[in-house]
Amino acid sequence: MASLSTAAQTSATALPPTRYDKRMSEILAHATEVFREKGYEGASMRDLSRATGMSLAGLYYYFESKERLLFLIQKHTFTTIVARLKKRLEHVSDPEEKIRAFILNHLEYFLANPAAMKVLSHEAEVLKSGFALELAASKREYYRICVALLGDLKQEWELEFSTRLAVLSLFGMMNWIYTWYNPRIDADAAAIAREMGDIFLRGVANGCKTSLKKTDFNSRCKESPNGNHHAAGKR
Amino acid sequence: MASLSTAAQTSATALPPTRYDKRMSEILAHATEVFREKGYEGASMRDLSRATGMSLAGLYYYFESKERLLFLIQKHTFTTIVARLKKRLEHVSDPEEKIRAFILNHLEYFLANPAAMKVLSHEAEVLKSGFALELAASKREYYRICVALLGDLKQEWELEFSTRLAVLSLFGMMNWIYTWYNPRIDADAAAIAREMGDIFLRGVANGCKTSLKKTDFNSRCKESPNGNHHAAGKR
DNA sequence: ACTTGAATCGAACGTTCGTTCGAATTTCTC
DNA sequence: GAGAAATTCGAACGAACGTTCGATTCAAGT
Repeated sequence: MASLSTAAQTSATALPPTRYDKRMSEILAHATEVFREKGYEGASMRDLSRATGMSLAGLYYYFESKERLLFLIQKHTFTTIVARLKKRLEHVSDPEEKIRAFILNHLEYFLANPAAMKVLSHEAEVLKSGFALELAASKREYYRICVALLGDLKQEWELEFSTRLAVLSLFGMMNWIYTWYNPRIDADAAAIAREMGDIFLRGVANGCKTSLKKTDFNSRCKESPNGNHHAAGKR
Repeated sequence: MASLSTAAQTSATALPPTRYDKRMSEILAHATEVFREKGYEGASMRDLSRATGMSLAGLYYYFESKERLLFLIQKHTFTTIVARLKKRLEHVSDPEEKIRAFILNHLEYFLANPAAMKVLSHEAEVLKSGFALELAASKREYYRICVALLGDLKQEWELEFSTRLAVLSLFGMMNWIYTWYNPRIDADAAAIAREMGDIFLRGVANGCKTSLKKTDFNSRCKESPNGNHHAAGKR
């Protein structure tokens, strides 16, 4: 039978990984890559068998179904990114920096694990009720954290906007990256996080109430012609 | 055989729609809905047969393959949204208003045709080389239009930022909407377009070079406490 | 009414799908 | 190195897949 420690074990119960655990992780990694390439429905168990070098029947020693395999991938990915985020936020107190940390955490993990994050983003609807419910909890927690961070910013900066729309717009900006990111063209996670952070934070900060009236904006900006827009946002 | 006018006929060759054309459109509409619900790979020809009320073999009188069916849906959707955009942009000259028109056009069509837009966004990678190439051209044209609009804004407002990242962030904000929009909770297309436009345009406008340094920003904003942030962006 | 081509259908094709099972093999324990 | 437990496998299951084909029904012109 399987060992007591599951593959998606939290760092709290850090038993030494058993042989079973290691093999499990290998299979999960290969499956993640296959799901990224062909999609969950488009990938067959025979594709996974080929990618892992394990027989078709052998896979079922680790997973009772293809659906549970997808669930484990998504659950593990979500758990990891939330855990990293919480650890990261401990060392930050400023609301703006917290949101920047959120964005950086998301994009760093996204670009370091593009396959897992694409599977998480793109196959978000395929799991059936049982699996879907458990995953929805993780998703909700992650969403709530971002809402709370933005709420703090709203209060500190005395802003007014729809938190829901702002958070979902931010997720859209970040998650859409799997459709276009090219490591040979695009900057690294830190740079993209900075630029997206600039766009989002400036966008959400409705400070100067005339800032979007074109004429006012233009005349105001003529007085202080813009320099390197990176200088201000540098951490 | 099929009539001369194809189902995805452009408005230029506006022949009266034949019986064949009308039936074709019906099938396309039903298929779009099924693809939205179950995904392209997850939907079977038997699902489409059930949804359209037509026999399995009957469908193949209109489409030579399931893949071509998806292609026709995506091609028609893209063609329509680009055509609407071009017509809309004719009546606008101001760069900011042009981008707002772009966003409004995209979101209006998105929320009026959520199934088609989800299929366009979510099944963007499944078509094979032949179909994929033709669709990539439409995609590229749409992307280029947005790049050009943003280029104009950059020039008029004397801004500096990565156009590629800004455009792709905007697409992310807009296209992600299919994962969360709920007509019972969320505002209509015009309101969301306004809010997203505010976020994006303010975000991209790096006018006041100190705008994101928290201390400076805060002190600057204390002088003119923010009012209704919608007032400025009203069309 | 009869002909003709367009439109639709039932039934089946061969293939691939996810999953199972008992046997074989490997690994671990003593 | 023998025995037990953990792991892997070949072979097959029934179901569902996309697609085809010959026959049938429908709509329109004469």
